[in-house]
Amino acid sequence: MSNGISKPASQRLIKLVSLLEQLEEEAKVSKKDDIPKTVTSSLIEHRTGWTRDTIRRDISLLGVQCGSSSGYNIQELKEAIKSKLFVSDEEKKCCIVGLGTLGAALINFEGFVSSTFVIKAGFDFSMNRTEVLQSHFPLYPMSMLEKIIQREQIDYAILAVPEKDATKIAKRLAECGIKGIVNFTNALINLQGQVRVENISVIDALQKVSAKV
Amino acid sequence: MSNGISKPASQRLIKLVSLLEQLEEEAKVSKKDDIPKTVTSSLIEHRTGWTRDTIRRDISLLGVQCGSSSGYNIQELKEAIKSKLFVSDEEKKCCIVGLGTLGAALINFEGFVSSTFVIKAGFDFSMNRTEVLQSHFPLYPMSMLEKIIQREQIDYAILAVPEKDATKIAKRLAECGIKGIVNFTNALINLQGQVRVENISVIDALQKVSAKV
DNA sequence: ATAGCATTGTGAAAATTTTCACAATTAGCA
DNA sequence: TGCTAATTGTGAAAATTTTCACAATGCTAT
Repeated sequence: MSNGISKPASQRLIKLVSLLEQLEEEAKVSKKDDIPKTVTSSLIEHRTGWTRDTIRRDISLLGVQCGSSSGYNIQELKEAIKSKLFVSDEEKKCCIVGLGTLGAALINFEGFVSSTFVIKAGFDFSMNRTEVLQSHFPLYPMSMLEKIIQREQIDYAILAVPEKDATKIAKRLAECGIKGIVNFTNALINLQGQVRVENISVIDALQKVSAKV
Repeated sequence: MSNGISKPASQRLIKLVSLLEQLEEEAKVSKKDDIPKTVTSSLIEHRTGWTRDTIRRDISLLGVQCGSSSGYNIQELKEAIKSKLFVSDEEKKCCIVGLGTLGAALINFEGFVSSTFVIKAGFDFSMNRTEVLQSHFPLYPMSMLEKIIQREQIDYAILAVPEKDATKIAKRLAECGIKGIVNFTNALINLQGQVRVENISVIDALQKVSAKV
């Protein structure tokens, strides 16, 4: 890793940002006064299951001192992780590809609003589908995929097409300059390094939690 | 790991089953004759990005010889992985907890049909929601969570409640005997080992594909 | 039948990641 | 101000995971 942070460490740190935000939120909700400014590695261990040692090591990889005898300053820690790992604080343009049950649900997904990711377009094979669905961003037929992505300078795609079409569409996305794909289908997608892919399949996750250990 | 398979290996093998099924499907679709019976570690490397060496090592951890000079027999390999890692081939009972946009979309999610996971119940805080949604399994108010899970002997839960409720509901699920949770919220859930949790958050995945490396 | 080729399976080495253990630092307090 | 307790930050050790390298095996074609 060119920033000196290993992949496992990097994934934990990314998740840690969510946890820090969650902690701030919880504090705000429960008692307005006494908002904690710091968080210790032990607390993080308790909330995540990662060991204190691993957490301290991960944070030290950031190369900035942001802790003291009362723990890590939440704001500083969050900023340190963001500036080292997050590409920017500005809006990052995304599109939803495939508007079946899952893709259509993501149109109104509440989780995006508090994030820096903004959906700029949706695509589906069926014209009917793109016309009937309600959305605050435009929906297009799949044939316009390349044109719109390039015109709107969309960087990331959420792939929710039927499993059988997944590989083909993923290739088209790679070819028109998409930088990252979040793959909701159960199809395994690999674009030999051109594009980053995160496979998040419900079935796969269910297999993992139910697998023998 | 008590079956001698490390966690990374185990996760790859689970995903490999999907790939094998995908390969069979592709073969069936493209040309009826000439369905390949075998798969080589090189082909798997090409489709997944994992190295041949890692794949061969993973498979050898299964402790059964299922390859030869023309590669691995797909059927045997699939069976070997399933019998070593999958808890059973029988139906595994699940429920959807939280029927907002995302939870509701999962009601009709096509991906379940070809899997061994069967949704037996859905839950939501809003009575209105449980009454208005169409579903081929019963929907209940959140107050009946414990009762139904125990009565129907449901083992796995898909958590899709609003982020702020996620931790609390996850604890309730743990207390009533759920074995595994697939967490769709961006909240980080940890139940110190009582229950297996897979966190699959869209935002998190977008952060990962967009993160600096 | 046999030569030749492709592929597996696996010890051993290398690389990576986690854990240990403790000095250094800092906050809180009498 | 100086003592105490808590916590970080990090070399070094341990554990885990991946890669290397090659003998063994079994298919295919002649």
